[in-house]
Amino acid sequence: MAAADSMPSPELLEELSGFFRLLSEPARLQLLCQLKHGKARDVTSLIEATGFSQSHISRQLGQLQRAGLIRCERDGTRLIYTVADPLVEELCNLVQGRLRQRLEKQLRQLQAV
Amino acid sequence: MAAADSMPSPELLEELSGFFRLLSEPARLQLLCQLKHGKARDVTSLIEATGFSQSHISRQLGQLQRAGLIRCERDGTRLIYTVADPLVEELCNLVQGRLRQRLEKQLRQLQAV
DNA sequence: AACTGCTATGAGCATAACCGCATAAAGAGC
DNA sequence: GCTCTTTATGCGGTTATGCTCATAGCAGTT
Repeated sequence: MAAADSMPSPELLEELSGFFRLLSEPARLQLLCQLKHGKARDVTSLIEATGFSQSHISRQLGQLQRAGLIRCERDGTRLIYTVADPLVEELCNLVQGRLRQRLEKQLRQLQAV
Repeated sequence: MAAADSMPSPELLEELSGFFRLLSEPARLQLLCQLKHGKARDVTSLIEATGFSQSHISRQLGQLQRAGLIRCERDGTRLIYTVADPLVEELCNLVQGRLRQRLEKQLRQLQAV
């Protein structure tokens, strides 16, 4: 009977952290940004844009797709990927705003001296 | 002159992913949840609540504090930690809502068969 | 100062993750 | 059928990270 009231279950913690882990890697975030504004793109162009190896790109896209963040459809022999959920962009905007606030605060503290 | 328009800079990508990485670990998320609803707590109680070793807890709290997500103040010999930013809870709620939507969708698809 | 309780840190191991190379699978066209 | 192009996957090296044990540091008490 500890103070475990209203604590999320271990399963939920695992799910939540797993989701955030997807966004914890610059490479994946970069891929998501490349696809961001309705910009559907095929894998080859993503390879060129990021400089990563084809296998790496493929793996990361696979992870993002299994999580439902992106979707793909065939165009001839190529696969065209596109974002399937606006949530990532929202999250990034929120965090980015917070990073800005933090830096501005540090700046003010410097100036105050 | 690639299609790098409106792409976040590598530095920003690093910052963003670094932030998400903080939330990508169940242990840290659990600590944040323990501190969530205004529940300031000292380290010893966090150790009891989570079952982790003292050194581990201390390290994770250190990371969260350096990122500005939590704050601490002394009470005698103990340190009382408390959340310093409501952002984490917002993010978790957003993601949790999405996880629910996803599961409900899968459920409907099963029933439709 | 010495002792005690609480927290931080150095060292080390174990595990997971990133990333590329090489290769297999899958589809389009001959 | 074969071939070419595009994507996925098994394998291995390297690096990062979680986690603990032992130890050092720090604040308060006697």
